[in-house]
Amino acid sequence: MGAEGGLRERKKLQTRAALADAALRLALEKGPDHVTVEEIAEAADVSVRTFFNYYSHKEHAILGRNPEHLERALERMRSAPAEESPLTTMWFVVHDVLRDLESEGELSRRGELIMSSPALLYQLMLSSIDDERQLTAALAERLGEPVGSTRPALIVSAAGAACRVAMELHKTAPDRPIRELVDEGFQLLAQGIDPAFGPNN
Amino acid sequence: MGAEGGLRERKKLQTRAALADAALRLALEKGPDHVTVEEIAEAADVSVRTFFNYYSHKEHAILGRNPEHLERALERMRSAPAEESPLTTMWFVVHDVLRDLESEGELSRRGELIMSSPALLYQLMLSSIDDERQLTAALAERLGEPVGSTRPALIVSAAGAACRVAMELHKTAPDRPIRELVDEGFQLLAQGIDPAFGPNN
DNA sequence: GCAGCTTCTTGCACTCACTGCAAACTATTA
DNA sequence: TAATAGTTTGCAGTGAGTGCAAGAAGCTGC
Repeated sequence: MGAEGGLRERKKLQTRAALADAALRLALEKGPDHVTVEEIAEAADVSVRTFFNYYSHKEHAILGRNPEHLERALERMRSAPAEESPLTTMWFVVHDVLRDLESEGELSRRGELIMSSPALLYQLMLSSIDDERQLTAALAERLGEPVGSTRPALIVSAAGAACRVAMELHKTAPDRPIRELVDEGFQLLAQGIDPAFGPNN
Repeated sequence: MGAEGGLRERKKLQTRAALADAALRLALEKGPDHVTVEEIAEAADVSVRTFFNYYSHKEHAILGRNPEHLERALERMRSAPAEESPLTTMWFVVHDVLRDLESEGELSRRGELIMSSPALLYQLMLSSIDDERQLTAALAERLGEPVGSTRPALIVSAAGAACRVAMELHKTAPDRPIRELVDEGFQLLAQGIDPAFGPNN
């Protein structure tokens, strides 16, 4: 892991990580709604005010969101081979993130935690929505479609839905790995969720 | 409109409506982030504490969420003819809600407001998630599928995604009516969002 | 019409999230 | 080592949201 820059940079990264760690640990221990920012800050040995210099919301710290993920996703999207179908690109993007989270060994626990707490889910959605907008824009450009067209937006958004469904189902059936559930969802989306659809038959 | 029950009942409905109205009006006027509960309560001529007796979150009042919608949706889902395909049922459910919102004459303004405010969008999603769970359960039962299966959950969730995409697109292109955008999304979901999908080709 | 019950409203005190500001502190750079 | 630029912190303040207990108001039986 590249420890670039001077002491200052390193300290910032350290503090950020310490806050995220403490936040996740405490949230797992006491339930996300019963952790206060004060506790998190104390556990990370900084002041409350400093906490807010790093994370604007309590939930951000617990989610420990890595901005790098979005960056990589956008990059992957832009550099995808021309013949790769859009949902396939999304699939790679999603699995890339999953790989990262898994290697941190917290995919499952964190996923469960997220799905169990409205506030967390909500914050995750917040960032998802922002991400979705950017991913949609990137995908639309890649497909050469106008900004207002439905398909790219729907592909991104439906892929997000598939991920959320996968997490939710994994929570109730932990024996089915998330990847498998995600793949199933993507497969369904790809081929059509309901070929018999026809409200005006 | 049936004014059931005694004075008490009516007053409660009145207060609830007054709060929702004031909340929406003020949110449209000053932007949702610059309205305080105090103002809303004052405009509705009740105390702040009373506000919270009706809505547990400020955003709920602005969304003015009608619990009746979910009820009707579940009812529609349960009583759907056996041969109606699942996404078609969702379509009717969605259009039923749209009709209601339209008749209140606020679909567009409220939709725009919601899409423009993270806090509102999150609250909407939160309630959506709750709704989605119930709708998913109902749909799974109707399809005779086990609770943990992917398809019903994905159908409900993807339909929600289509609605959100429709609102988002409508915001940037107000000339395209929401219904039309919703239909386009449903059509795509039904037939398959990406027939060429195949990460393991 | 009133006593007694239930339900709704309100004020109050409190916790907690979050923000702006200015002072103190610390790495960096010349 | 002195100037500078970035970081941390305390403090004061706003606003959301909750629990509690007292009072107001609708309801019910007489």
